[in-house]
Amino acid sequence: MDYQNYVQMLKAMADPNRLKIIDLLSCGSLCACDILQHFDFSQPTLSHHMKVLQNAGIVFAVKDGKWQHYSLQKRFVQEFKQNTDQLLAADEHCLCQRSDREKDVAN
Amino acid sequence: MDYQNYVQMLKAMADPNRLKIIDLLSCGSLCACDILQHFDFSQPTLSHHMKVLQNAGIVFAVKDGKWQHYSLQKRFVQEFKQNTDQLLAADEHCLCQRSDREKDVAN
DNA sequence: ACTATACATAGATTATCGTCTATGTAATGG
DNA sequence: CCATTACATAGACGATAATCTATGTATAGT
Repeated sequence: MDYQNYVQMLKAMADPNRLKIIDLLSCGSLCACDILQHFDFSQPTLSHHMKVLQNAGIVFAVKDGKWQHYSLQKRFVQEFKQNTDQLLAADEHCLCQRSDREKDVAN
Repeated sequence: MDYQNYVQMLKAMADPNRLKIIDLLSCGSLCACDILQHFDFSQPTLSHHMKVLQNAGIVFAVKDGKWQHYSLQKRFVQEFKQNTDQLLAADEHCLCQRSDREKDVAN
């Protein structure tokens, strides 16, 4: 399994402000100025966070005149849950393999 | 919703090496020396990563003689999936609220 | 007792990250 | 055309994180 994209998603989510942004977007589209109202940091900081979220494939942006409308990528919602299930399940994709020592003990 | 613990989990998972450790532990218990065999970094670095995972409530450790046996916390598996579902669902817990501008447009 | 093994801790270093100010750009309106 | 609004970019800075070497501690075997 290739966790490269999953790690990028996790990194993007592992910030309380960005997590709040995802929460805000989870029920619909918002423009940057609307999102900014929920935070204390500056506008360039929001711009930075939105870029991180876009690069991780979490959010996509549509320009409408002066406004940038942000939404969650549906593919992200699917893939993140899928990758999480795959990671935490002890299935055939699991990386784990018993050590030589433990194999000896088992024999 | 309180995302404090969820953010801590995400931060701990947002590292490719720690994600691989979680994957290794997802189908059973392993001791540190077994985990270390799968990586190129040093033993103190592994010790550091295991501490991060423990502090996030992802992993617990049991000492057995010389060995430290690590396992995934079952509570983590449950809570992480639950928090993820809650974050990404557009339900009543959602933070989002329409801006004044959008409310005006809607009126 | 001595040695080896398994792991933790301390401290330093380098890289990455979150945030800021300053400034640029593009669209809108008078 | 000029001002305003919405947003992006550049560069700097302080904090945090990932890694290392050196060393400490505890357990097991001889």
